[in-house]
Amino acid sequence: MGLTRSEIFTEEQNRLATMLKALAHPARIAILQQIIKANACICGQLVDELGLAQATISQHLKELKNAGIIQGTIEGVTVCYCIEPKAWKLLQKDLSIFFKSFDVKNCC
Amino acid sequence: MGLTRSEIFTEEQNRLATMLKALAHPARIAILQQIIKANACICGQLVDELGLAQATISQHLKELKNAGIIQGTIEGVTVCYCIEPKAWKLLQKDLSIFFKSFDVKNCC
DNA sequence: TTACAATATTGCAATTTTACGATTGATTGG
DNA sequence: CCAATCAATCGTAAAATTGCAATATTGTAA
Repeated sequence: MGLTRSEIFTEEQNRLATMLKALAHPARIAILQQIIKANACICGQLVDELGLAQATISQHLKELKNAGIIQGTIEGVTVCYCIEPKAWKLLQKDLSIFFKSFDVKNCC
Repeated sequence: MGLTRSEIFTEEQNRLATMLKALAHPARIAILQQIIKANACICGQLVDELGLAQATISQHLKELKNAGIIQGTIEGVTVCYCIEPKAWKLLQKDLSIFFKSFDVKNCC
């Protein structure tokens, strides 16, 4: 079919998967690293740094914004993007819990 | 186009994105949670627990296996799946570093 | 060997993702 | 107001993802 059957999973499973999907692209990882490094970044800068078209970068920024990971502030002609600390910390915590839930035991 | 331009990103960015993509589906989150909870899990069990077809579960297991996150051991007729500790710990560490790289500062 | 059970694989349709050119919208400078 | 600049959106094409029925494969038991 091609559409995820979200209705059979828990709210938490869907939420975590959605956030991970937002991160699951090298361009979006690169964008986040750049934003973190520069502590705020404008779209044009990203277009210069990464080798992608402006429309493509804008689309990736939109996905990160939709997921709530970044926020954009209009500053005249440009838009300043930065990390949304609350969402960042929450995802960090959720992932930390998820990864810690596995403890190595004797297995098959 | 529809294909990720991996060649313009670093090895690290691509690797992290690939691993995140493997996790970025509620069914695969659910499968991992179940494997962790049961400390090993057979495919049939997962088909019963989650509400997906056997072929679909098998496909998700294959993706997790391809990413190196789980490993499957054939035990007669059944296959026992469990977490691959090395890959798990490595991803945990990489994500931890990634998330810690952001420190809240005054921004726009 | 034959039958059965558990998984894997194949083939297909619907949907989503990725990428980009072209265009539009918004803001500033002259 | 008009031109220039930056970013968002639209439209489109190619490719990847999701899901499942049908089938194949593999190992066990009779």
